[in-house]
Amino acid sequence: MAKQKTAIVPTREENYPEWYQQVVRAADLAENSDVRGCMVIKPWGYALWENMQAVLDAEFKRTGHKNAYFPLFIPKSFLEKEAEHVEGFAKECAVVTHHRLEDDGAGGLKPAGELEEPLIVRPTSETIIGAAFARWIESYRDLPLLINQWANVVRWELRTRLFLRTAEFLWQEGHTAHATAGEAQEETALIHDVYADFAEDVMAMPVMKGEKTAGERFPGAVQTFTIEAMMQDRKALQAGTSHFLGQNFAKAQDIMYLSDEGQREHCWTTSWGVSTRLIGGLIMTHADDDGLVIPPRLAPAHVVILPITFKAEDPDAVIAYCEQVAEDLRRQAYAGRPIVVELDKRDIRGGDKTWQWVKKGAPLRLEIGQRDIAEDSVFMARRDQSPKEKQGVKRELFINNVASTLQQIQDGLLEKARAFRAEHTRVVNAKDKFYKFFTPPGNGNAANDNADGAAPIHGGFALSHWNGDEAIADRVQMDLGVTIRCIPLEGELERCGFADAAGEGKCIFTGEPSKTRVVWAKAY
RNA sequence: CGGGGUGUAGCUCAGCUUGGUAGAGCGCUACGUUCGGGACGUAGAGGCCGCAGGUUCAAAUCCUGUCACCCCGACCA
Repeated sequence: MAKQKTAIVPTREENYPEWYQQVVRAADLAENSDVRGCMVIKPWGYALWENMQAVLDAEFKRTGHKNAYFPLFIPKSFLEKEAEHVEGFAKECAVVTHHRLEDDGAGGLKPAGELEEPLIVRPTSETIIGAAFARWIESYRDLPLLINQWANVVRWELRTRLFLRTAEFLWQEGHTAHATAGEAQEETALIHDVYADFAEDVMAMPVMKGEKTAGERFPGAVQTFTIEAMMQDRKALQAGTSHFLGQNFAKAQDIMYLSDEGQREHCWTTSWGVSTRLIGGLIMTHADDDGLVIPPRLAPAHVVILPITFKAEDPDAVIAYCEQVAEDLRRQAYAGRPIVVELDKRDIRGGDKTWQWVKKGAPLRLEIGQRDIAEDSVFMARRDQSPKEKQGVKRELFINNVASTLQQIQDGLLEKARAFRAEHTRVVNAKDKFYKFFTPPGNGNAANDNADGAAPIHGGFALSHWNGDEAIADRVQMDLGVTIRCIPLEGELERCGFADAAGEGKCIFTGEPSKTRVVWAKAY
C-alpha cells in the first residue's frame, strides 16, 4: 500500500529533527536570519508568543509582581561578583568593546572608541537587577520586592535550533527579594506552580514538576525547580525554571535590609523564567506529519473561513455570508478572549489555501460555498482530526457551540499528550534494564535507526531510584547521554499518573536506600 | 575548540574530474483550461557561480589565500 501523503516531509518517524525544522517553516513561524544563530520570528510565530505573554503576564500580576525594565548591557565587573554564576555563563557571553565605527580607508568600517570597561550583553539579569535591588531595598518594609521583566537575552550558543536554542531569545525573568528564606522558597514554589499550570492548562503540554540535582542547577542557585515535558521523540524539554538563590547573590551584591530589630540582614532572592523555547515545546508536543497543531487557548486565529467562490452563481453573496458568520463568531468568546476569525479571501487555489492553514495549525477551518448557504450551514474541519473528516454543521449551532468545540480540542490535545507520556514512561528497577531502555536497537540491528543517520527515536522517561551520588549520574551521562531531569516533588508522580512509582526503594546502581525515584531522560 | 563538508536564481540542488562565458525542479508573474482533497499547459521575470589574487587566448570549472555557513563531538533555557 502506498504511503499516505503528508504535508510535512520527512515525517517524524523518518527524520525527527528535520521534521521539526520543516514544521517551523511550513507553519511560517520563524526563519534563520543573516546573523548566525539568531532567528526572525514571523507574524504567526510571534502571535503565539504574544498570546503566551498575555496569559503569563496576567498571572504574574495576579500574584503581586510588577513589570520593569533593565539595561541590555551589564558591566563586566558585575558578572564577576558571583563565582559560580561567572563560571556558568562566561563561555557564552557576547562582549561589547567599542562604541563607534570609523572609515577603515578601504570602503568599510572599523570599530573605534574602545570602552574603558567592556560591556556584556545580558545572558540573564541577576547581576544588574541585583545592583538595582541593592539600591532600592533599605528596610524590611521594602520587602518583598517582586519584579518581572520581559526582555531579550543573548547566550552565544554553538549549536542552535529555531526556538529551542538560539543565540538571542525572548523571555521573561522574574527577580524577587525577601526577608526570610521561607518566604523566598514560597515564592519559588508559587512560580513553579504558575509555570506548570500554564504549560498544562494553556499549552496542553503535560509537565512533571521537580527539583534539579546539584549538577543540573542554575549557576549560583541553592535550589532550582523545573517543569519537564516529554517531546514526541521522547526526549525531555526543560520548559521553565524557578530558582531559590538563597543569599548567594545578596551577599555578592550587598542586597541588605534593616530588620525590625535594627539588624542589617542579607535578603533572600529568587529568579525564574520561561522563554520562546516554549514555542519549540508546543511544536514538539502537538504537531503532526501535516504540520503544526495549535491548542485553541494560544491560537492566533481560532477559526479560519475559506470562502468557496469559484463557479458560485453569486460570489458576493458567498463572501457576505462568510462575513456574517465571522461577525457572529467574533461576538462569542473562548477562555476570556473574543473568538479570533480569519477570513481568507486570497485569490489562490482552494486546495493550497486549505493546506496552508492545516500546516499553520489553526484549530477550526470552515469551508463555505453556496451549497452551505442553501442549507444555512458551514462545512467544518478540526485540526485535531484527520483532514478528511469534514462535516456540515448548521450555522447557528456551530456559532453557539464554538467555545465548547474549542475547549474539546484543547482538552483532547492535553489528553493525547498525557497518553503519549504515559506510554513512554517506564518504572525501571534494574541497571541492565535501564541501560537497555536507553540503548537504541540500532547498535547492531538497525530496527530503530534511520538509514541516513538521523537521531533515532527511542527510550523515554525512566523512573528509577538513585542514591544521590553525582558521580553515578555523570557515569550514566557518559555512557548513554541520559541525565536526571528532575527529582519529582512530593505527590508529583501520583499527580502525573505514575502512582505505582511513588515511595521509597533502592538505588538501581548501588542498592543503597533511596527516598524517591527520579526522572531520567535524554534532554534538549 | 577538535573532526568532516559546502558555498551557483527566493528555496533545494546539477554543472567542476576532461576550462569555451549559466542549468533543472519548486516558488514568483501573465494568459488559458481547471477548481468543495495539495491542478495542468504556454509564455516570462530572476544569477559579477562566497570574496581576493594567480595560471590561461579563455575560469563556476585549475592553483593559492581568505571569509562564511552546515554537519558530528564538547557546552547549553
